Amino acid sequence: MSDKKEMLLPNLSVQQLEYLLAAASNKTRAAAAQQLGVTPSALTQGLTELERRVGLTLFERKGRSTVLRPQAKEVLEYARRVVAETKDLTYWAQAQREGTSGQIRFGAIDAIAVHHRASEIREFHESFPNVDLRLTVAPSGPLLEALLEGSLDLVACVEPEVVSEDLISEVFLEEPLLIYAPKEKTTKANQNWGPWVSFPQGSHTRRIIASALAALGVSYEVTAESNQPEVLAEMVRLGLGWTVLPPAQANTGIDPLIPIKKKPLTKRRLVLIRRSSAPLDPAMQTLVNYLKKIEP
Amino acid sequence: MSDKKEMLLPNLSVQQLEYLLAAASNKTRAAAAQQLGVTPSALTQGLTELERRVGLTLFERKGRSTVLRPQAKEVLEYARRVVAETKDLTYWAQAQREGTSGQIRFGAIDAIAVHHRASEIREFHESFPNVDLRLTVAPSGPLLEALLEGSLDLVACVEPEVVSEDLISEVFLEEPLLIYAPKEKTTKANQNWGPWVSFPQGSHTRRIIASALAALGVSYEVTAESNQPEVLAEMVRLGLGWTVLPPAQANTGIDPLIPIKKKPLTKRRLVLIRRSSAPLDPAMQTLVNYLKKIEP
DNA sequence: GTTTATTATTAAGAAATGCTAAATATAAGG
DNA sequence: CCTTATATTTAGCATTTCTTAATAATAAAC
Repeated sequence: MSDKKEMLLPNLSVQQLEYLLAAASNKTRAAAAQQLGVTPSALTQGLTELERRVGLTLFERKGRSTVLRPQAKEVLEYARRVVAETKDLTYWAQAQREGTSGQIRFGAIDAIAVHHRASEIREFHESFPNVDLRLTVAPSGPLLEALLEGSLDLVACVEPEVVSEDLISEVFLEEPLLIYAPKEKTTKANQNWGPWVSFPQGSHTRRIIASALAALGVSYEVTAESNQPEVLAEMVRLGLGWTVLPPAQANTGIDPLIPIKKKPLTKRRLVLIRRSSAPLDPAMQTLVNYLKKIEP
Repeated sequence: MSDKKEMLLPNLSVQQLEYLLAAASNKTRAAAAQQLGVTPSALTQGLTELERRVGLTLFERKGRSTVLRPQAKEVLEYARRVVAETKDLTYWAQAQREGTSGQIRFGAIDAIAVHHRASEIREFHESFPNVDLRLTVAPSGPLLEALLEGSLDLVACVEPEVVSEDLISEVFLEEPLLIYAPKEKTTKANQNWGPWVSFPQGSHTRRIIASALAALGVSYEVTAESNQPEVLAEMVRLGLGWTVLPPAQANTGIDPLIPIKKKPLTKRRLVLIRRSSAPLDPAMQTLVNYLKKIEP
């Protein structure tokens, strides 16, 4: 019975501190034990062990009951503080579990954050003011990197060609991609399509567009690039080239673009992605339901 | 695996919180386990149990190590606070054990506090400034009552006739009691002693005096009473009667009394008394040594 | 006084908790 | 593919902590 390794800190437990508080606030130990729902024997043994670990005698007999020694005052105050903080922690953890509180680092591409799910995100934010929602808007590639690296918890982006084993992906929206041309060329024949302005190399959407055009045998020479769809639309208006965009992003501004055909060239699939190693956060699950427009 | 009685508070332990802090401040769990002096397996199991009790997942895998989830921040801060407070408590308890700190509620009769041990009490107080020494000066009877009742820890008084089983008594000083008479009667014969002024009924010293005089066949008619020896001495000076006092209390003032004989009438024994149920407080033991003039 | 009722502690066995050591994943680097 | 480093799981053992039952101590009642 001595210090085993390096008796740095005594291994007190919250339960022992509760025993102490109950013994301090009840006249008899029998009453305290009943309040705690244990036998008086358990209380005695627990308090004896607490005294041994603190290294001080805290009680002395007075008549047929035990009373706190004056020295115990400090220990009692310590116990009160720790128990109070533990209670706070418990409430907080409960809120976390129920999803009424928590933190979500959410990354989304602009089309989702600004157009398709803007109102759902706002609604979620208003319904759960205690959820600390942090929104990052960026292209799909960087979002996925941040997700893998651990600096994001949930990403809404264009479906990647391959998805890492660590990630769980789920399609929640499909979006048509239409062809837009400068005004004077709107009615021209297929063989004269282009040149093109589009998203930069590495963009998921550009990969999808390139693949669709290749399937039609159309060359895809890109002469100007931007990650901002508004910029691409403006380039088309200026006659710099053709582009392919979701209508939601081509129709913005005072001079919306008109597609050369109503039929989409192709479509892109938008997905929700999260790390499979991260357990299901209830708050995040609620946000996912909002984004999928499933409301309980 | 459900709430057994009334899952009020999770039974977290200081050790589990130390595990958490070690895991948070080391890159790998292997390193954290080594720092704690346990096997990585113990660390894993301990942290798993901690997560279960808090009810939240705190870690997630990142590559081949585990990292804290953002949610764990609050739990981590809780752990830091509790561990820090526990450290403080440990230091305080150590000081208590070593007697360099603590509280002593000390009761003494005036002769001891003012005359015989005044310098020792002052010296102790100066040597151990962190010991909270509370001095109560009162007659022996009330001091013993307060000791039994628990509002004093140590009493220095006149030896009582019978001492309760709950108390431990120890003689540490013997004090002669001399007879003092008004000046004109100093040389008179024994048969004309008195009348007397003395301590009130119930006083330990008065009981001793009465007993000694009775043994000599001298009547002991008390015509005036006071608990204050200075008052008794003054009464003698005023010719109100004879008295019996320890010389230390008769020699005070500008006009010290002269005993009728150098030989003491009797003597009173002064004792140190403490509750037997109260364990030996190191600080109190040190004070007792000072009072017994045993200095290590 | 003696008895009775209440409270606290101790003893003994059962359940739980927590550890080590060994075996089994999992990930990174040749 | 193999090796190394890390983390977890499993199994067995030791410790801790509980309950029940017996004992001790005390106050109150008779």
